[in-house]
Amino acid sequence: MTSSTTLIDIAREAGVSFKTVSRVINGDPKVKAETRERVESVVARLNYRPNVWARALASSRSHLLALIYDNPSPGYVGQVQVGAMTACQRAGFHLIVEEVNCQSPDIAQRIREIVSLRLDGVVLSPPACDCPAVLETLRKAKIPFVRIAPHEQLDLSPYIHMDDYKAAYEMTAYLLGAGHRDIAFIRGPSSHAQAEERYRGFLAAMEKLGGNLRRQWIETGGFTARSGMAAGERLLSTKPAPTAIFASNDDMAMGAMSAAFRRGMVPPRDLSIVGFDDAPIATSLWPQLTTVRQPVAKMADGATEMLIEHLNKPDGAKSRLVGFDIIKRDSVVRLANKRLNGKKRKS
Amino acid sequence: MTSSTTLIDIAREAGVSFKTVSRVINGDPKVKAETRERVESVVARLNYRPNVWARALASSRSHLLALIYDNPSPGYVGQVQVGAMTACQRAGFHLIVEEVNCQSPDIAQRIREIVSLRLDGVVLSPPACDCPAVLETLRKAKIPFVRIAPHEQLDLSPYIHMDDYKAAYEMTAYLLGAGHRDIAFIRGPSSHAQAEERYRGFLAAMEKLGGNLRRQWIETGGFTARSGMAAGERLLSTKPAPTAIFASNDDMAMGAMSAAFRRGMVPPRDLSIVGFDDAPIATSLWPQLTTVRQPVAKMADGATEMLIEHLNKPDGAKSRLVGFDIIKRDSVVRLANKRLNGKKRKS
DNA sequence: ATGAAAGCGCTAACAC
DNA sequence: GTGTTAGCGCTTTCAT
Repeated sequence: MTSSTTLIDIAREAGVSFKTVSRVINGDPKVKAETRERVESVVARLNYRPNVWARALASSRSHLLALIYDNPSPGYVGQVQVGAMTACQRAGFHLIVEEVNCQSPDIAQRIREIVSLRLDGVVLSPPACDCPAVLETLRKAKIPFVRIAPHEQLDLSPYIHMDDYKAAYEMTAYLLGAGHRDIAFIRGPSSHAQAEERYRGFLAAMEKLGGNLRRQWIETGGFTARSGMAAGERLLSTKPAPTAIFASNDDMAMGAMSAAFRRGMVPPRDLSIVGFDDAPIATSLWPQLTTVRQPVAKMADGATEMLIEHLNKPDGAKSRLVGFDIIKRDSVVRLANKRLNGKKRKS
Repeated sequence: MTSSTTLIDIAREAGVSFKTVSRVINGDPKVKAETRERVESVVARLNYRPNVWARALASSRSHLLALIYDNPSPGYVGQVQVGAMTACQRAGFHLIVEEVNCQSPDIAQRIREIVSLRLDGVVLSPPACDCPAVLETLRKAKIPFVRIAPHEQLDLSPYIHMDDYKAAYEMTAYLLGAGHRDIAFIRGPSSHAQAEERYRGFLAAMEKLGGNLRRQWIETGGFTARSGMAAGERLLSTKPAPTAIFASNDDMAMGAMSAAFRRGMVPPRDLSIVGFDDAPIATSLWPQLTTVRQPVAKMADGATEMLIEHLNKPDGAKSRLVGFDIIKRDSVVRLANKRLNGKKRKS
């Protein structure tokens, strides 16, 4: 019964034309308050819900958004999706998810297929948000879209991003504040723009706030635990060895921690370690990892919100910066404690 | 231009009535091959795509499915969603994701809202798939749905599940095959039906295949790394200590591994450890964890496929069992090696 | 095998 | 303020 109450049923029941009902449903202000109330009560009583498809067909506004992603780490996609969905829910939209493969030669075709759904807009998460074919196809189709943490062609669409530089700077400052001076850094792949930002932030803080920068304390990894372990091994065999390691993602931090364990060192007592991302692994480790929380869900939420705003007035904000958090857990000690525990170190 | 080619455009171009075009699009066999080809070539040339909304409105088949989840661990949701989406893609469907809160008093209302989208069907992932209010509302709305790994009211809908019992049995057999006899087990929360199955499978294998079952080698945790570490501590302080630990999920296995490290033991040399789930952490650990892969994505894919089949002929299979994999990594040694390495152990 | 007519349930002009 | 008249692009009868 509730399944197909229509505008017309409501109209009949309320004794008005079905157009008036339509007005009420859409919050048109030009309806007498009295009429509106009568209609609304009938709507409630009959548990009426507009037919989404009819509405979309007639108005070409579907209240449907797509989230397009590529090559997902399921953990990441999950967060993005939860964020995007939350924003949709707030605004009465719904979210369709579509996976694409940006490497595929058919990518443009695939995007066109999605566009043919005639959704109101598209949210692009990395790395799809930097795929030229995707961007071009979307632009041609004139469908509004926003991007999460894009690196390129920033003027193509509204986007949301986080200040990796500042986050790394602050994390480094935190380490320095805890008394560390000899801080090593494990860089990520240089192709990863955000990884570079993190490295720059680290360097800036070390220079400005008085850390000991040494060439042999800078290593590079591939964002994997394995590469982090290898980098850690190398760092821990330098003399003097650093008292802290800042890895530019959590997986590498995990690897560095393993390297420490293998040498019989016990973090954080013998070595402080921090990461970046607040990946699930950060809390699965022992000791739990101090890290930077990338507010992935919040970014997706914000991006989606921007998209929805953009739908209403296309000349809104073009970009948004989200905050981050330094999540302080157990993998860092104040250096003072360390001295007390009496184990190597010059002072 | 490509954005609004309609049936009528195609019809004009191909010199047939627009109804014939409709037939071609929908694969109606009663069209002369020659006509069909002509139409198809025009469709391809004009890059025509049916308007989803119009189709849905006219036929009440939207080719849209919803994935409903509650209280998601983003990693899990991500996998479920990827699986469901893959199945949709294969069948020309699209997937809408909706998060709900089964604890909320408004849950029925929320489900009704989703139902009002008039989707073709719904995929329910745990724990939403066991929420009575959700099931009841869906049933009343007469919308087809399938469930992933449900525990209750199994006759309410088609569902897909995995044999946790058998998986645990086989993992235990694997450990026994590697020469272990003294195998400890860390149980999960007893409220978790699948965790219980795993325990039963372990017990059965130990009894049947000749393991040494001891009361003090059975511990219980809460599926967290922390609880796994605590359980590990207790297990490793029994005398004699077990030579292997089977944790009923990966996080607890991780915890047990930490406990071993803390006691100066080096897995796998001094202790073999296996988990269950193949969570991301399994490969981030060192040594990498031997574990059971829950084919989450595959289950979601299978469930979605069942749903789509069910849409066509509602009297299909009512349940499906998916396989699992024992993922052999580095956290287990054959006990022979262990003896050689010469470190404690009786016999 | 193909076509004509009548909606699906709604919104978008316009009138009143 | 409210009602009327057309469609949106398709699927469904039912003819031919």
